[in-house]
Amino acid sequence: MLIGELAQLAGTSTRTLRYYEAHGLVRPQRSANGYRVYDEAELRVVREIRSLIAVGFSLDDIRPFVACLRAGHTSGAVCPDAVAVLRHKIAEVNGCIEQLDAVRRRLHAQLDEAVTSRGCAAARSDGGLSHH
Amino acid sequence: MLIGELAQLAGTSTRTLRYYEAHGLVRPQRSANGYRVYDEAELRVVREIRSLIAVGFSLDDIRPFVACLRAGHTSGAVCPDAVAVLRHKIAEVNGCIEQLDAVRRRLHAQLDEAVTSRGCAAARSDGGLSHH
DNA sequence: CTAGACGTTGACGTCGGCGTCAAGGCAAGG
DNA sequence: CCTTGCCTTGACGCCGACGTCAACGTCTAG
Repeated sequence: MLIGELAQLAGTSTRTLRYYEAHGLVRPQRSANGYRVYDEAELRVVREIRSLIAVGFSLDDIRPFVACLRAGHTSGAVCPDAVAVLRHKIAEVNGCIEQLDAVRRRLHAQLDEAVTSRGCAAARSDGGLSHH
Repeated sequence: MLIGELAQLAGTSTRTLRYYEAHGLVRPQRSANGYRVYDEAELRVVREIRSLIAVGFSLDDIRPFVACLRAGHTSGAVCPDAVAVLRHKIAEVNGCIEQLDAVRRRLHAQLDEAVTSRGCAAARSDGGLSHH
């Protein structure tokens, strides 16, 4: 299949597919006229990439998964390198969640304080709007 | 005080302070020779900006907080606009956490599957999951 | 023959929050 | 006077995953 068809099947754009190729993730054949030609395996590769991108992986993170598929495995996650990335990413996500949770608590604290002290933290003495 | 001193006191760079000014968040006076001159109030403003940046707010998000301080309030979070941003951001953070949690579960599932089927999903052998 | 629907490469634009020069002005000490 | 060290404005660089043109080649239907 040609690049337009693959883009449709994979739910992405031709630009994106060329971008992946430029970064060594997808490797189409070339027909006589110079057109990129993809097979089913490449479709699977692209779908793997897309689903990993969707969960926030970078292209570098994804590389081992593609290599794994390309090695003939039915899943991109069964090879050691990919598993390592998975573990690393899970830890990263956990750290992210912790940080966000801390942020959430801080924001809640600020909000509570703001609501509680409504009017108390008003400007310059006499409860008016006499600024400066 | 001049821009270098403020940068030190606020734990940031002069570049950053000029950037904030270019975006209307900080408003220094000018001395006769054209140097930026900041007072204590501006220091407080910059510190407010920095702490909100630290929790992931954009400069646009921060604008109402600065306005609130500038209106004479002791906290940047007591004004309606700022409170609205706070609520919105808390919701955003909650959404983020939910998404990350979903991602975490998906990654765990992938990892479990990868570990469980170790060797079973091996390469180019016809003896496996001909699924797909 | 021509239109138009595909394909090709190349290159610049996007978004935010700055970092990092470049080229010059102003103040003060040796 | 010269150096040092602060200040000024202006402008390009960066990161990632693409979007969007431009200018051109290729294939097919009418």
